[in-house]
Amino acid sequence: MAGSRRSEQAERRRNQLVDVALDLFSERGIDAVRISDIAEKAGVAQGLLYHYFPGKEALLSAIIERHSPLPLVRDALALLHDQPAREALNGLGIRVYALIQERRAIVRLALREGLWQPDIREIAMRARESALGFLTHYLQSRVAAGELRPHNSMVVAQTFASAVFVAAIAGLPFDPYVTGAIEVILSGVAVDPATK
Amino acid sequence: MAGSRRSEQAERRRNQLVDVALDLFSERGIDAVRISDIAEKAGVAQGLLYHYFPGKEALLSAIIERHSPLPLVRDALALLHDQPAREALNGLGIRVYALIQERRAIVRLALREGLWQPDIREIAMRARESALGFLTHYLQSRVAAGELRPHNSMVVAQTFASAVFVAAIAGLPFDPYVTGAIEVILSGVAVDPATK
Amino acid sequence: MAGSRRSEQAERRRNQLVDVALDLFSERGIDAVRISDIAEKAGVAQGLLYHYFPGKEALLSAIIERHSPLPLVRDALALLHDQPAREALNGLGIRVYALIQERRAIVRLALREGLWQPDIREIAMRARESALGFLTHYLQSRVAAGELRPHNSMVVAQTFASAVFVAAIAGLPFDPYVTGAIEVILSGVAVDPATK
Amino acid sequence: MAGSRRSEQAERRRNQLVDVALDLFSERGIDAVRISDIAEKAGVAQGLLYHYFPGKEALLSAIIERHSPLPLVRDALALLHDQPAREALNGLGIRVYALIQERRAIVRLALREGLWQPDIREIAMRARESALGFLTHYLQSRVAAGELRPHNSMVVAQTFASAVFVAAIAGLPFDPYVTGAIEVILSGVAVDPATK
DNA sequence: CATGAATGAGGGTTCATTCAT
DNA sequence: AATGAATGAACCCTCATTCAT
Repeated sequence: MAGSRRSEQAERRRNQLVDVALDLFSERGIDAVRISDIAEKAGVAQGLLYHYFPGKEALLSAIIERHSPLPLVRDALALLHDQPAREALNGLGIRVYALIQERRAIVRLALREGLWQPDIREIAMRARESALGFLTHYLQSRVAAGELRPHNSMVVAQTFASAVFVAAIAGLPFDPYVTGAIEVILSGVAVDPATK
Repeated sequence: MAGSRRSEQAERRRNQLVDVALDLFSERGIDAVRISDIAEKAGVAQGLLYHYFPGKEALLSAIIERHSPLPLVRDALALLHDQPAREALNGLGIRVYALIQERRAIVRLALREGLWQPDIREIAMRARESALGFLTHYLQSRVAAGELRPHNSMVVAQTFASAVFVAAIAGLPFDPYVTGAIEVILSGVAVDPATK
Repeated sequence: MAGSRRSEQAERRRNQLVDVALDLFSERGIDAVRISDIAEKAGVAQGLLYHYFPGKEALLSAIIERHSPLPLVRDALALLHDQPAREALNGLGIRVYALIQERRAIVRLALREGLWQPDIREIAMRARESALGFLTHYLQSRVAAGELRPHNSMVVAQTFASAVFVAAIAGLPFDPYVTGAIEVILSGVAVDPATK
Repeated sequence: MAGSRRSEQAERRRNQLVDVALDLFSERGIDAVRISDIAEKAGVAQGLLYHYFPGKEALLSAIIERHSPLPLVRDALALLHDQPAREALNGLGIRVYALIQERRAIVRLALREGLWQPDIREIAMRARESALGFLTHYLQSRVAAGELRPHNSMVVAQTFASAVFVAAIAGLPFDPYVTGAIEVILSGVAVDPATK
């Protein structure tokens, strides 16, 4: 496959540039990163970036395409079946928490730059709805199975998601913060069930 | 008191500039806002900003001084006494949720620009610890009062805080998202307390 | 009029920049002139140009507005009355020839950059038509007056205009080149009028 | 003759590149045409241009060498013998007019880029003198032959040339614009030869 | 207090040219 | 002969900041 050497190297270069850009963007914010910073960190001339991307903006699209964690979140949600709730929430929590940690850079970037831009916010809200929908559906199946009491599953799903996200983003350890949240969600803290 | 007229007007101008700057910074991000944008929106010439502030950075400090919600969060926490947990959490939730909504602009700004800068992150983490400390202490007093079961109060406090923050920031309605989270925290969703 | 000093100076600056730009554009061609060249020749910083004009392109519009010879050509044409043809053509020729010489710079610029761009060419062709229309009308009035033989006045007007333009642009002296052309147009060079 | 295959193809490629470059240069102006534009339109990679030409400038020389209409203008002038003036001027006019039309691209290019550069202008003026010299000489031969009245032949030649050039460049139809100009030159438009 | 002309460093982008394949 | 990745100098433009009025 000697013929593909050139294009392989080009592919590698492209990915390298995307990765370097993500690192810097997430560290300092897009505006604070100069094209020359990216080029320097990648060890190439500034001009080369424009061989691979029309401009700074296009780098962003490439970053999203390559590093978005959303598909993997969907995969994690698709694994929810009829396991008991504690196992399911734990497994989901671990996977999503780990995902956010691993893809810290793009998550940071998204919160920094995207979440406030109306169009991107729109996309994010739709992703949230879809994900919570999955989780809600699962919780209701556990009600039907007699494991959980009837409850507003959308709200519980949101509470769970908030706990996982904040913990992962703030760098709080999974145990006890997420495990504890799951525990609380399942059993509450009140002495008398009658508080309900 | 003709002498105070001048300083009164000056004070008003200063505040106006700070408010305008906060609005723009929070909407577009600090780097994307030009001094001339602020001046234009305030209806003054660019040069005038430099009579009131040494530069862009000083504007930020002035914004924080004038708009930081942290003192008010502390006030809300100081109100926690020995009311029943549901009342207390509800009252606290309402206050903090409302505070974040009202001060949307500076909160947005802080998440955008500050939270990722190590020094500001440091400050934020310390504020979190202090706030959670207060709440933890209150929860333990309710355990001592026999209202709540023994539990890891720091984790519960964090779970509660996550729910409030995410709801307020994402624009989810207080009811049912925060009220529901409180309910869940207090009573859980499992049918059999033995799930614990 | 002390109050207008500032704006007067601004006006002077603006005109200076336009004039300098015209000089350079016409000498070297628009693309070959760097903004810094204009600034340097005007003795100001590059940035100042953007205080007065949004960009290079806007400079062009300003140049045309300030230096277009077309209004003056119209004035010259409007002077044509019922003087004898030789006088009229001579007077018109002198005025237009002088105008092109004086405004050499913008004429050169127009030929260089504009004449080939379809939209500008359109404008030029319309200006030509209007001008030739005037001249044609005059020539026909001289036919009616019995001074000239019936002829295709549009063609004669074009022949006259070509002679004047080419002479002025190529830098050929008015006398004998334009005077001679007028002479030829009026009397021809054939020995026998029957050649016709 | 397998050996000439290579060089034949090379020759064809070279000519193709020159032709493509001329087209683009004349349409947009030299500075506005990128090497990559030429390569793209020719369907080859940018680098290939540097196998055939040292650089952009060399491309220009090649264009002139291949497309200059000057030799053909000389040929047309060389055809002037002792035909009657109307025939001669008509024939010459037709040939030169057609030549300019056919080679529109390089003529446009020359007017755009070259005519204002002192060295090229020099060359053009010398070409003009030589051409007008020929024509002047012919006209004087017609005076000697008794067909034309004594006159300043250089001026008449210039008037004729101006009419032909302007018509061809402006896209005015040969008939009546050039035919009419010849008519006028030969017979004039004044009623009374005494106007002379 | 207020203006806005003026500065100049620095960023994004373009593009002729080189060179390894 | 042909490719296209890679270079780097230069250019246009932005914008925080200064300062004369």
